[in-house]
Amino acid sequence: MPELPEVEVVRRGLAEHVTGRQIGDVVVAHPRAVRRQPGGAAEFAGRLRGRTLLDARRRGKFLWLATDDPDLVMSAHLGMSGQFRVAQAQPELHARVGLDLGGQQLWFVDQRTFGWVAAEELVVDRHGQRVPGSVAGIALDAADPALNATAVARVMRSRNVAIKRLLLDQSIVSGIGNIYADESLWRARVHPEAPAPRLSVPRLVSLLAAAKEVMAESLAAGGTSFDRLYVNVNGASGYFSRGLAVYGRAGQPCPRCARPIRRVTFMNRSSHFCSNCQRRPRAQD
DNA sequence: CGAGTATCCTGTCCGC
DNA sequence: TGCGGACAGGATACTC
Repeated sequence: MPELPEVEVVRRGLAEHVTGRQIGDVVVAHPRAVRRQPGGAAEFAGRLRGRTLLDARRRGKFLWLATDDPDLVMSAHLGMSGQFRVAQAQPELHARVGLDLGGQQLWFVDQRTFGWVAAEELVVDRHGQRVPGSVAGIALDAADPALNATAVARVMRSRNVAIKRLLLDQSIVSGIGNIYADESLWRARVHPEAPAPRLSVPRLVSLLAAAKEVMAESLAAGGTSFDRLYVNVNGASGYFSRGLAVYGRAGQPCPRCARPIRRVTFMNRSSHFCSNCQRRPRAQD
């Protein structure tokens, strides 16, 4: 359940269900799930066995669980289809990694295997925050109160690319994926292919505010899920798909002006927008 | 260097 | 019903 609100739903579920639990046996059922772990499955299991899980943290789409070793965390990225499930036994399909937590088990389940888990050290990043090594290059997320939207807007204006590409660039601002990029652009009335330097700083700041807003609304609804692939640690789905204005609504009326929503291929994926509300800036400066 | 593309997987859906 | 192709919410390793 890839984007910020969905990952936050998972983080909350983990915080509720695994905090204070001690790790017993560790099973790596599919080695690809630990491909980012130096030393592979043996190292992953060896580092975590016996440790107690503490806080669940998140930045953008990256998750990590603190442990009673202050330098060691279990980090994870859900990729396109990763889930954490609290269960009494190994899930039948796509179970990749399991932790025995005494009386219950925590499973990383991932149909498409783009997700991963790792046991890694904390490092101090450029914001002075302690984060897993794999997260050090990831920008603060769009919902973080510490995010300086004006500074992000200036970085965006310095790049001569389509604005949607920058919204999806996790090193500029993190947590936004294809769904919320389209939704934010629609709210802020910005064309997805508008070159960033053609947009003013205030316009970009309002775009970032729109992203924060739409993701907060989604989180309040439990996130967006279209099917069983995207569920929280209990297997429950979120309801924000009803709140989407453009994503997945090609041909349906724009909620603002009733003209049909367009879908185009951009960056090898789909973009949904209203060509009436979201005008492409003129080529002339 | 920045910008754009190809690729890693599995599953579903749609048209023929 | 079977088959091929497009597509899916992501990140990164490439090339130019």
